[in-house]
Amino acid sequence: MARIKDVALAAGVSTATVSRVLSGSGPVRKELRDKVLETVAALGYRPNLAARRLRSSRTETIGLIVSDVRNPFFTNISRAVEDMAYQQGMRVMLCNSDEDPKKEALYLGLMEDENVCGVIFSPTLGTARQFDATAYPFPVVMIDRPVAVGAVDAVVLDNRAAARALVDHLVAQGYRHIGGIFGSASGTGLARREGFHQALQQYGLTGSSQLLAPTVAAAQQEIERWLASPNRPEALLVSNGLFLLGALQAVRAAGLSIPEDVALVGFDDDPWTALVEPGLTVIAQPTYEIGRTAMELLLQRRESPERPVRVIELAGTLIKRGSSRMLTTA
Amino acid sequence: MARIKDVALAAGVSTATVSRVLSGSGPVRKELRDKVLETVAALGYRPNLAARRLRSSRTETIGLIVSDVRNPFFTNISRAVEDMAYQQGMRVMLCNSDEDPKKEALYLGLMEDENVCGVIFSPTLGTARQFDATAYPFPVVMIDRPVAVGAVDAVVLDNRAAARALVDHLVAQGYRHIGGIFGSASGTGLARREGFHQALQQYGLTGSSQLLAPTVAAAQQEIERWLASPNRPEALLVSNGLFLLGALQAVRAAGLSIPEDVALVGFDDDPWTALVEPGLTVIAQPTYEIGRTAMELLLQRRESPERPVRVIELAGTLIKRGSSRMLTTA
DNA sequence: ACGTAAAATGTAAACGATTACAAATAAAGT
DNA sequence: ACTTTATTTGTAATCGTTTACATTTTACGT
Repeated sequence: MARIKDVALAAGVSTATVSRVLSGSGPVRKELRDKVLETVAALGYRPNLAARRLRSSRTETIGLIVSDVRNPFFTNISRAVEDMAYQQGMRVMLCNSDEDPKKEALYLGLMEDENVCGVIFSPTLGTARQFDATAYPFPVVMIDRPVAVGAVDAVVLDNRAAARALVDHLVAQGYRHIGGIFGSASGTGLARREGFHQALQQYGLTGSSQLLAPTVAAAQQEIERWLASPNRPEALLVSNGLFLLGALQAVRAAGLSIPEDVALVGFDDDPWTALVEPGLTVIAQPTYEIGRTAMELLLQRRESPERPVRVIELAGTLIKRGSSRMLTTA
Repeated sequence: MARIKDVALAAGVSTATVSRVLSGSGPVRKELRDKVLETVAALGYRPNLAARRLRSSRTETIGLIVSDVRNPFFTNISRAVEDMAYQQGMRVMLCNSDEDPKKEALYLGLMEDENVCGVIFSPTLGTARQFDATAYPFPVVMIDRPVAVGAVDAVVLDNRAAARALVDHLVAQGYRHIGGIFGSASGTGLARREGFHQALQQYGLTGSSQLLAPTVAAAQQEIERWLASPNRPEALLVSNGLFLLGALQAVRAAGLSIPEDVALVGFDDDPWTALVEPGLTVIAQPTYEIGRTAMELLLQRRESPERPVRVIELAGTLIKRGSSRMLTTA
């Protein structure tokens, strides 16, 4: 295996020069540069990354901590981050935290060990609330979950606006009595709930909402109760993909039909939402865009560590499908 | 930041001893070991990974090259590999090759640079056919795609058996005239096609099959042609999730209903296959298991590089749903 | 032509661990 | 008690780069 000194010897230059050519760190006469590049190619030399990282203490690696890559939302983000990173000659280290604060801490430590140059992180509510960016030697960009503002760069969906858009749509379609179910584990759920109630208030409507653990079963159970109650809602708004699934199953189990008996709208344009009958009206998140933006924030902060903290809110897209079809005032 | 020499000094031992304690590489008297551990904790010392990797030339990192993590199949595998790896104190480097041989080569080189201790790889057909394991300094385990037998460790679905099982099922349900569509880009499609024709032959049936590029549009187009033809098949068997989607859309677009006008069965138990109406009969792949097994093969080969090459075929599971309901002999 | 500033190159000291090898200590056999 | 052997520990070389600093070369103004 060729080492840098072999290249230097063969090219008749010093190792410093070879290093300068390869990392573009210093000036080298064109003539020598070409000679070096030629020898590098001839010997098939590839620099030893461990040595380089040790000496320079730069790793060109970024960490990505999500709760579970199997979630299509994070899958898309992960893909965007990876695309951007490899394009920049950087590496990505992906970790699944399973919404577990212990694992979050563990992986943050691991990132420190790896000496990453930045981390993109989707924290649980607890971690988000008490996160101290200064405790880590690398910049952090939060995604998906809102964070105490001003504390750390972040890119999130405009959750309030998105929830309002869903309510606007339902109201426009003629629905009045609307129930909402929101995830209790993330700041996302809370923000969406705020938007939900804001919008209702604006229309002079009242509606009940419920905070639930983010599982299919929890939603299914709660919605079965609602459907069985005497004044069941005309429409249901749920705050994530799992709830959407739970809701769908509850409605089907109750032998009711969508949207005739009850309309259903939610978040996340997962592939299946378009395929079920009727298609589900959802807010699509710009997932790839979120990943790309997070990466951009990270790179920019690396350039200028002192620039003020930025929280970027991206707009969701309302995708209208059959599950919120216009009420025919029977 | 504490270095190993600081720990050594504070604990009153040599750096060698600290190293031995931390990496468990040599014998250390319990008394000293405790003292060292104590000092490590007190100083909050964490070994520098770059230095360790440089000196030992061991990285405890494995590479995972898949075509696209957004594919639920690979997402599950990725999750399994990551779970296993972190559990072992190893890291994972994930790359998306997009079925592009150039990127495959690029990332394999990158893995070499990273000095990974092994790679789990889902190659395109071309790469699989001419893959030379001895060209790389790390062991490779192929997944999903069959490879020239004997060349390299692999774990794949028993594709022939799976296709036969689908045909068995269709025949048992009363279908006779069966059409098949298979992916041309991977060995997987070819193997499934073999199983398909084997099974038909066994029943004394004939059936036509088609090799197509693995896209939704290709399947949709081809199937629309079939449905419009005078003697359209009673049942369709397609070899992957994308085709399933394309087929579903084609059938719906033609205004036909499943399974009354045409039955539909396929591969990959993606979440949505259970949610559409009717549910789709599929072969579920043990995706998590595939990832886990691949990781096991890799670890075992690290232990004993000389052990003979193994190709592990895992059985799929037939999941019967409405899309292949029994034909009522009208 | 000559001195000075700027640009290009080389020399050698890091970076922070691991690990041969040597040295010291403890255990065991006679 | 005294080798001999086994077990622990320490010393110092080493992994392969980058980079501060010294040195040489080139360019330039007068």
